[in-house]
Amino acid sequence: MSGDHTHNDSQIESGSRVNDAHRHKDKHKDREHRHKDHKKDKEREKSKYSNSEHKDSLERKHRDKEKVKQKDGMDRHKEKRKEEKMRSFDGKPKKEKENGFASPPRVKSEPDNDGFYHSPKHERSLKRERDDDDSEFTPKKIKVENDKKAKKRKVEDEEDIKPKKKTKDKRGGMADGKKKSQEGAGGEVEMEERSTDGSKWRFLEHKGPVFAPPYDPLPNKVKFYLDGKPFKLSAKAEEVATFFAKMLDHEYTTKDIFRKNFFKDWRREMTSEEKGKITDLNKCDFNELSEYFKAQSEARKQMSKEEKLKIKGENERLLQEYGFCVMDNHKERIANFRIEPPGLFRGRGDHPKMGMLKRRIRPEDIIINCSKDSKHPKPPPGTRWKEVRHDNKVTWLVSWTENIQGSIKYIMLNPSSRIKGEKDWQKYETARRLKKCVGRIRAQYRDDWKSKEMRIRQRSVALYFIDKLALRAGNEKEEGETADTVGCCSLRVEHIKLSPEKDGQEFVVEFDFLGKDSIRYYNKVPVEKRVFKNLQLFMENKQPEDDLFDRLNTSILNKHLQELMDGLTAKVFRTYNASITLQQQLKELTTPEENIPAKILSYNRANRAVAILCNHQRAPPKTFEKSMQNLQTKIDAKKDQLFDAKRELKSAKADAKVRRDEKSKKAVEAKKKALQRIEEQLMKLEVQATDREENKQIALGTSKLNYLDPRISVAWCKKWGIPVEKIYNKTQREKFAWAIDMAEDDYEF
DNA sequence: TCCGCCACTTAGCACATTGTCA
DNA sequence: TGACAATGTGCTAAGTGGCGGA
Repeated sequence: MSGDHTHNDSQIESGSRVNDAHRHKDKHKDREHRHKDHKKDKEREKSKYSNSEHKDSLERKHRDKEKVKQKDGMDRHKEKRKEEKMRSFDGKPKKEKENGFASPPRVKSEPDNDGFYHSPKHERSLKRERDDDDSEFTPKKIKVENDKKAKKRKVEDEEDIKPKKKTKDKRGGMADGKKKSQEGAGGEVEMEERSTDGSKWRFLEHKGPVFAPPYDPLPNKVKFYLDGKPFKLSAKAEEVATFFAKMLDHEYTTKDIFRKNFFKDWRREMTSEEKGKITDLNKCDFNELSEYFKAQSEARKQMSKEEKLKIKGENERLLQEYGFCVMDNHKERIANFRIEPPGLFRGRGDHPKMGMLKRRIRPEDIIINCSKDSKHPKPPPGTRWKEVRHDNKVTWLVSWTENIQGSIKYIMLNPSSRIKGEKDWQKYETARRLKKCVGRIRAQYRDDWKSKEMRIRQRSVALYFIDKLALRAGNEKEEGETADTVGCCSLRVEHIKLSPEKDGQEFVVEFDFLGKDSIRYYNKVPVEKRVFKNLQLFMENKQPEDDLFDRLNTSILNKHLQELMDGLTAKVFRTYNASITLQQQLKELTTPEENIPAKILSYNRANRAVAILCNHQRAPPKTFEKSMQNLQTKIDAKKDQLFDAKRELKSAKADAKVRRDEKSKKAVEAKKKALQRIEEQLMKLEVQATDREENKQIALGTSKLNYLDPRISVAWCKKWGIPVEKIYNKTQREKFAWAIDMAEDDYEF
């Protein structure tokens, strides 16, 4: 695997990565405040305030004004940044740099099938049994690269990887004729194409969504208190109050932004009388409501077996009725057939919209997508759909627009469906194509570090980070609409620190920023000298809040990547590096003579290496400390047992020395065995403790589900005789049915 | 060319269910 | 058998990237 980055121990086991999102959030908050204050100072202009809610108390009015002022400042600053970026794109030369670089101008699931999407290998066999007139299902080859340049590159790439065994085509393990039918001469798996016009289906029938149950008013005995006195709320206001009450134990409800947003939206649901009386959230007491819901939840837990079964049965009925659709000739499971219930918006991190009211979705908000010739879903009596359309260029069945960000929500198919399975397979095939040309791409971006053009240098350094550190692309975001998070292209100067020498290493870059879901990315990485010098150059004459890559965005980067390889985007690097890391780690960590549990531990370690690379974190489980403590108690007890066993062995040996008979010899042997067993048990417990500790803040599931080519895992299982159920649970096996079906023990990513 | 919209994938958390052990 | 831990599932927020129109 020459040319591959080895995401080796220095990165994977790097102790410098701190999983301390919470502490960091506070730090970031401080930084953000400083940042905003700075902007506020810059922008002293008065903002025009036009908020309909400003008839509220003077105090709130003032606070809101301050907020608007601040936001206005932020927007202006953002605009300034944007303008600067644009200017550089527009081609007006920037000031010449000291180094002399002037910035340049600028499956069918047959009725008897199990219902999951299997690989075409499987499907093809079914196809033969099908009617010949089912011509639209004829597998076609997708042209992977079509321009001359790409073809030439392809030849070069194939030459790059030529020194390969000729006896058996290892890639994909497709050596026999049957399997070869899936691969082209270049060793690529060809996609089965279902249409040439971009249509995703020909027939789609479903029953529409399941709506959230209507609001069930509180019993009279459960009271809301205003200023210490019981206060009867109108139904609408009461419903929104219950949303808040249900979250009362959560940290969210103590946050100023949450409370402010909630109160503002709550007031909108109040009658004018209520509006007049309820003017301060601090005077509202939701405790009785909260207790009531807790008691309800407790009662649900205490329900009899029969009652629980009844609920289960009802859920099953709903699933059977609404949880499936017919797409072409497949009965497919729908992923989320229930409409999101109303509630309070919980953004992640410091989300400016947290606490806002997520309104109830009605049939009139719903767009139904199905085929013309299908039985259309019926709206609930007395209502109508917003629209019924027949768009087979998309895969969703139902959509609506949510009121917080104005984004569209969809009901789509389950990951086990044909349509999702094919897409998933395609994703990994693209990543495998990258494997073939990654050497050339790396050579090119290294070369580009020396480019005379700033935009190319920035592009190449960003690409280096995306490749080496598996950073996300980093699309631009609208400020004030979401939490302040970044990816590679949107990194700001304040997110990195450069040290010519740190902890005995040269040219160290210290990354510290909040990524997707406001998860902290902290990493200290030694980089190549040229990268380091380039970063210094990019940071020259910039403020902390300025973009590090001011001549770059994701669209420019992806356009460039598209030229390097058909279908290549920043995201593909993450998939590629994750999968290749898993494969390498499995090779390194698996020892043939180990037993199954030890091999599984090795698998988890390989998986963990990927999760660390991709920065997949989780909050430590609430019971973590306790469960660790319990495990430690067990370990201590085992140690005591070991001590005793050693002592017993010693005395048995002494006894045997004196007696010199068979019986005492046997006793020694028995004691030895017992000691050995205890030692093994202790080791197992200690391994378990290590495993758990290492996993404390690392989420393995995300990479397993989204980044690791499942064929690698399936092949590993087959090679070492590990039951695939040990690696994938039922749902995961359904999702990866295509891979389980396809991969042999010699599959190579 | 750029921006915003749209469709889709990726993400972590909360809660439910299942497994394990005393 | 019940308590507790581990695992599985559902939910929905938050990303990525393509496309079309101004």
